[in-house]
Amino acid sequence: MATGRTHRPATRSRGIPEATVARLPLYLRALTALSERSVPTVSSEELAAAAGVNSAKLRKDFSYLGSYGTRGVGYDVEYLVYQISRELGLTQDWPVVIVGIGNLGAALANYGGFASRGFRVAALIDADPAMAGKPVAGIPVQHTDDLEKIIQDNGVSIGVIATPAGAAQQVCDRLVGAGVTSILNFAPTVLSVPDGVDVRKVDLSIELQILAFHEQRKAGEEAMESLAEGLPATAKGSTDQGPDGDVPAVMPA
Amino acid sequence: MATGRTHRPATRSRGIPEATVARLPLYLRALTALSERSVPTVSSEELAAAAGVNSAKLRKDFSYLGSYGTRGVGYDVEYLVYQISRELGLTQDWPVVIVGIGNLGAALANYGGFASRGFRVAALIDADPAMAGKPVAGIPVQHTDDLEKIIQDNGVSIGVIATPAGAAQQVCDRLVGAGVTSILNFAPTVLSVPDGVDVRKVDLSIELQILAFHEQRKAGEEAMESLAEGLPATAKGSTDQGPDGDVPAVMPA
DNA sequence: TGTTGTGAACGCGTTCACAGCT
DNA sequence: AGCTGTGAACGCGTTCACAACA
Repeated sequence: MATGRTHRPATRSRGIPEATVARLPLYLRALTALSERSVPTVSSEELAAAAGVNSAKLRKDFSYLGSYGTRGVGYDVEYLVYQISRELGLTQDWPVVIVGIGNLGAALANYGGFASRGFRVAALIDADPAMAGKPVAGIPVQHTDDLEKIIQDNGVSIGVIATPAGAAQQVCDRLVGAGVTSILNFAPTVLSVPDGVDVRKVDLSIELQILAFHEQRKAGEEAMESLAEGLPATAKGSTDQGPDGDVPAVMPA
Repeated sequence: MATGRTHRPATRSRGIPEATVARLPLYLRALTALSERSVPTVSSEELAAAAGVNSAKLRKDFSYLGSYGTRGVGYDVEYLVYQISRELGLTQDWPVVIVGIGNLGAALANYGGFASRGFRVAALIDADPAMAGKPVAGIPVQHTDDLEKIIQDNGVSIGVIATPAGAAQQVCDRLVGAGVTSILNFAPTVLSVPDGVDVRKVDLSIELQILAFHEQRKAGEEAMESLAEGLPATAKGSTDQGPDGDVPAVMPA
C-alpha cells in the first residue's frame, strides 16, 4: 500500500498491525458509549460484543498497545478511551478540506461525526464559480483556484475528494502538491499518488457489487435447496453458524 | 464476517476467495473503460496497472473464475466484462431501497453509478411524514410505516441504511424481517443481524481515524528525521521504495 | 517470443488454549 | 475464581518464479 513505509528497521513495539488499527475506531466508539453511561470497567468479552468482534481478537489488539487491562477485572473505560484516542492521534485537531460540494460533499460537510472526534472541516472547495461564497453547513464554499492557498493557510494534511470521477485525479494531484498526505476518496477512480501519501477509498458501487455477488449465491443455494426439498431432511447444513460478526476493514495497499 | 457462510462442503471450484470478490468490481470498472475506448485485448500487466493492483494478483484472481485469457496475448476485454459481470450477478437487475433520506440518503439517491450497473433505486423511505410524497432524484419518498409492503411489492433483497445511528438497528430489523438479506450500512453503528444476512458498512469517521493514525506517525518520523538532520548523511533510508502503488480495499463486515 | 496459469513459499491475521496476575 | 496477555497453530491471501502454451 501507499501507506508510509517504515523506513528504519523499526524499534519493535511501534509495530501495530494494520488490521488492528482499522479496528481501534470501532473499540473507541463502543468505549465512548460506555463512558457516556458512566460504566467504569469492561471485560474483553463485553467490549468485544459491543464492537462486533470476538474477544480473543480484541485482547490481542489491545496487547499491541500495551498492557492496559487488569487480570480478573477488565479494562478501565476512561483510561482505554484515552489510550486509544492518543494512539489514533485524536488528541490533536485535524483540519480537513472537502473538495467537490455536490450532493455528497454537502452531506459530508453536514455530517456530525466529523467534528466530534478531532476532525474539523477547515474549508469546502468546489470548481463551480456559482457555488463560491454560498455557505454549506455554515461554511462558505471557496473556489478551486485557491486550493493551494487554502491548504497551506490552514495547515491541512487530510483531504476528502467528493468530486466526479473525471476530476478526482487532478484534484488529488493538486492536494498532494499543496502538502496533503492523506486522502479519503469518494470518487469511483483509482488514484495514483506518490509514495508516502495514504489513500483510502469509499466506493458505494463496489460495495453494492460485492453484496450482489453474495446475494446471487444465496439465490443459487435456495434453488439447490428446493431441489433437495422432497428429500428425507438429513442434516441440511442449518446455516453453519460461524462465530459471526466480523467487521469490514479497509485494507491498505 | 457476517458474509454468508458457505454451508455445504463446497463443491470446490465455487470457492472464490472473498478478497478476490472484493477486487472484481475494480477490474470490471477498468475493463469497462477499456471497452468504451474499443480496446480489444489487455495483458494482465496493463489491466493490473489500471486497477491499481499487481499483475500476479490479478492473474491469480482471474484463475479462480476460469481460464479466460490467451497465453502470449492477454485477455479479451468484452469477454472478460461479461464473465465478471455474470460472476458478480450484474446481469440481473437488483432493486434497492434507501432508508433515511437526509443529506446522505439524498446524495445516494442522486448517485449515478447506481443505475449504471444493474442496480435500480426501487424506493426511498423516510420516517419524517413531512418528506412523504416529496420527490428526491425523481423518486417520491415514502413513509417508514409502509416499509414491509414496499420491500415485498418490489422484491427487494438489498437495503441501504442512511439513517441516524439511533434508528439504524431498528430499521435493519424491519428490513430483515421483510425479507432483505443484504444491507449496506452508512450509519455509525454495529448492526446485528441473523445468520445468512450480509452487512457491509461504510463509515466516514472510521476512515478518517485510520488516516489520522498514519498521519500522526508520519509527523513522528519527520521529527526523527529532523533529529538526524545534522548527521553525515548516511543512507538515510530514502523512503525504501517498495513495489508501491496498492490501493485500499474496503473489507466486509 | 510473450503472456497466461499455477504450484510453492511466505507473511499476516485470526483463533486457540493456557499460563500468569489480581 | 476470574479475566487478561500471549505463545503456538492455523488458515487465508499475496508474491514468486516458472512451466505451459498460443
